[in-house]
Amino acid sequence: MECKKDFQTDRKKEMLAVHDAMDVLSGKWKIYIISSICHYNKRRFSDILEDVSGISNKMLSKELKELEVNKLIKRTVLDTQPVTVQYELTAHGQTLKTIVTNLTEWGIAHRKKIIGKK
Amino acid sequence: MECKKDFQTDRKKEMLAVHDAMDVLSGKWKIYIISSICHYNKRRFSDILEDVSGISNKMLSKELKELEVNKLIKRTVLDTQPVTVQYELTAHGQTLKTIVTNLTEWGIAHRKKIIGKK
DNA sequence: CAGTATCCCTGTCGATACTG
DNA sequence: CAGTATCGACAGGGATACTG
Repeated sequence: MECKKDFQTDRKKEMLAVHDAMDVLSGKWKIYIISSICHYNKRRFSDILEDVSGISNKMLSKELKELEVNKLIKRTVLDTQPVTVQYELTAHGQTLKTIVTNLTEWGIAHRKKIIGKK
Repeated sequence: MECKKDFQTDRKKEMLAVHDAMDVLSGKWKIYIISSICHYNKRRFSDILEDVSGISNKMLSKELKELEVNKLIKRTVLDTQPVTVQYELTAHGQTLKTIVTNLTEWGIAHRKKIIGKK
């Protein structure tokens, strides 16, 4: 990435785009929720609640809703008794995998750098 | 990225790493500050304050400090009257460019998907 | 200039209880 | 089961004033 040239145009667009991306991912539990659903392909509300240790039902509900609005996950109500709801990544949601991978790799390198080895 | 296999080991490490990365980047102004410094190579406090519209001196001071602790930027006090301070990206800070690029690209794609074209 | 200190308001989030 | 409703604590962050 070149950081110089066309400051006024390129940079402002870039800032907007980065902000959009961060908005989607920066919820306190978003990445953990995505990870849980991703791992199991399909996952139910109460199961995610257990996967993501520490999250409350209120937060899970809220963040799932946000992810759904952003078309990253698909919510399916199954006709069971009592009701069961399944969540899964959409095709668009799958594209997050790449950036999660990048974040992971950078995070590992960063940890080595800061905390020092291991 | 494969999301399945070695759930208990791989996934937990991954979550940790992603969390580390997000920690560094998720400050309200971090990316804007980095972008400003990156664009000019070296940049002074008051200049960044103007580049990043809306930020307060308190927040700028706080986030710069965090970036410095994480060894992403280098702070240099120049022996002028009155004092001048220059900030620049460290070699480690430069490695962020890749992930900022990824976030930017994903953000653009996401915006097209959600807001709909343009 | 480059910050610190203070005050205060707001949104966020946890705990808990309740509903279809 | 899969949420919603409500309350309250508390941290984030803005405005402003002050300091070396």
